[in-house]
Amino acid sequence: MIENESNWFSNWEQQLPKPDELIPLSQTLITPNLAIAFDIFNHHQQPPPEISPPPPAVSGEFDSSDIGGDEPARTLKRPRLVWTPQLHKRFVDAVAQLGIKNAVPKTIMQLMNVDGLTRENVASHLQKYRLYLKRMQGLSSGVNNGGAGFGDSVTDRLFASSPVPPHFLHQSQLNCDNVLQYMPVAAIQQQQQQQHLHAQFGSSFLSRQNNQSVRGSYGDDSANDKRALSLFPIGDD
DNA sequence: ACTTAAATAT
DNA sequence: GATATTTAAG
Repeated sequence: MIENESNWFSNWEQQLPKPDELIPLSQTLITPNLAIAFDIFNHHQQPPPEISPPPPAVSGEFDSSDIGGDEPARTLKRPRLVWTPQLHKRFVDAVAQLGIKNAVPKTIMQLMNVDGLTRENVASHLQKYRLYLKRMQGLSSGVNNGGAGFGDSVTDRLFASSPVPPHFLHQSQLNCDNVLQYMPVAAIQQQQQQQHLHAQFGSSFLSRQNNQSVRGSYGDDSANDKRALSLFPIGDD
């Protein structure tokens, strides 16, 4: 039913579960031992913001305490990125503002303004997201679909966690100003080559895992990978 | 720099 | 074994 599309769309954001209610995806992917080993706790006391809202605007220098004196951060392997619903929300938001046409990895990334997020991260996610939209279109156009209940996979759930703006589903409408009006995106700094050397990576959307002699109280540590610890969010382009 | 496809890790 | 994310190639 298309009762009040404009209504639900303007309110969906408020219906999102609160941070406390959300099960941090990244944490479920981390074994208890790893969590302990890296001081990652499930406590909902003061969860370090997964996303750093405004650009820290670091002055032209960085703390060696942050990076332990290792400069070649860009060469180090970066922890696997876990797309939490919140991150994805930011993603969808950015895409919505840019419009499908201009929604390319780089611009999306800039709009999202998430510390440590790389362009390839966004590109990858965008790829999956497009596939998702595709599948969704197929289902909604062919047999009438209640609008809900597309897929039930983990992926679909993540994507469903933030509603797809209606205009996403159109193939390529050159003039669809009837849905929503985009706010001019002015804040995109074009040549933002200022490296934000801010390593606040223990933040939870990055699941850093390595085998730093994680003593397992239990027989099982799935932490037996050969992986380099790296928490240096320096993005380059 | 964008997209698509393959590789790898979980 | 499937899938989520990364890495490589077009």
